[in-house]
Amino acid sequence: MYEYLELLTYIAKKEGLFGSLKTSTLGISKELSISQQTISRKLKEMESKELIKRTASPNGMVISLDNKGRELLQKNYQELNHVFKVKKTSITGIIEKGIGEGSYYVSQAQYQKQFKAKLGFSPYQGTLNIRIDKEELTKFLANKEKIDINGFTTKTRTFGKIAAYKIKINNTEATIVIPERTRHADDIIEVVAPVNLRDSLKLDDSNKVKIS
Amino acid sequence: MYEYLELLTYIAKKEGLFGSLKTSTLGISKELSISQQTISRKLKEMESKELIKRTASPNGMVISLDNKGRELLQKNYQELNHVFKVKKTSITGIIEKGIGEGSYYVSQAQYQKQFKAKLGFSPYQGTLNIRIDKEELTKFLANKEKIDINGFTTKTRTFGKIAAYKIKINNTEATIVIPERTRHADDIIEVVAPVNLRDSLKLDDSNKVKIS
DNA sequence: ATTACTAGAACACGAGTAA
DNA sequence: TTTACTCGTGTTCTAGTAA
Repeated sequence: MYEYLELLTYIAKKEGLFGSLKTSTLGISKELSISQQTISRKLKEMESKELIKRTASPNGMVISLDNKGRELLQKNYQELNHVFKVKKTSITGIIEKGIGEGSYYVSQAQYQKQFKAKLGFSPYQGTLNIRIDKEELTKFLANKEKIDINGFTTKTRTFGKIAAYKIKINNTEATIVIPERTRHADDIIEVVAPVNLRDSLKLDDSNKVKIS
Repeated sequence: MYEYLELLTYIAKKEGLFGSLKTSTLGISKELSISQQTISRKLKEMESKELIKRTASPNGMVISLDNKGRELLQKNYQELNHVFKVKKTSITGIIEKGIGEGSYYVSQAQYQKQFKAKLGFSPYQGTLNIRIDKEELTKFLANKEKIDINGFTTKTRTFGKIAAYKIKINNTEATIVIPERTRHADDIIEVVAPVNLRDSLKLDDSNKVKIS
């Protein structure tokens, strides 16, 4: 049944567990980069296996999840829940000397524009570097909403996608930014905020902070 | 990449996101009902795509997730999180007249034995029927741990698997039991508890209860 | 025991196209 | 426009085995 998870997840993402999705095989095929013919065949199979309900006609399709489809998604979710769920909702990190690269990124107008739109603030032009335990961070972030900051190209170079997560540092609103490519080799994350966190939280190198 | 999710989830379930799994292709193949040859080939592919790290030798294999594998699992988890996550952690239901069938099931010794072992109590021999909103229930249960009560066969008939979820009814410990096959056509769930809930909670038909 | 190669069979994919 | 058929091609499967 695992071969139907992609399409099931697609439908659930669009319309939830109980909604109806008015769509077409061509539309889905474009979004998932799978041929229209394959989408058509798979949906037919999924209907016969009672994973979805659907009505197909020459002017489109209406799809909704059926019981078995919901159960399959739920089973998958519960398995992953077991893997990712952490009891504690905060982790501890240690302030590190910044290498200054982060400020350069953050100062790019195209990033700034998106920060304003998607995070609701224009970040102070400098990042706070925090050393964390990678395993703790992975589990911590898995339960948070990922906000995509798109990449762009200037005359001189290309800036990649950034994943952003809204958090709190010692109870002050901030955002973890993780470049998609140039990932820190070591266990260091960069944090941006509307203000200079070093000043407003009176932080110095090797101070401990709580990320929640 | 979706074609690798089953194996990735299998590894993560066994050893978590950062553990190492000492295993063999034959062992995995039996658990997943896929041939040993296919497991071997897929793990090789997953290694070359940096989804997993592994060392293979004539006396077995050690597998752990690699960065890209963890990211793929996390992406999938966050998509499902978005679908299943509910803000409220309780739902409301209405007491219904029981049809008595539940008591017959619950009284079976083989079920009783498992209830005692897996839930920690022997249920009062009668079930409380509660009418709920199916959509709310699905989302509510998705975040709960599912406990499997196995089916069995007696001389006269077969009893199917039951899914059990520990909950509270008006703050009293109880358990929702959902037979795998004979699912209620309508929006009614059956609840068991160590005590007679109708008595101890002073419940009558069409009373409202809080399930949390 | 293992892993993983070869080879043939089964299956899935998508281009073309009918309805 | 739709959905979904046919059909050629490529991919993926597993039985048999080598190492």
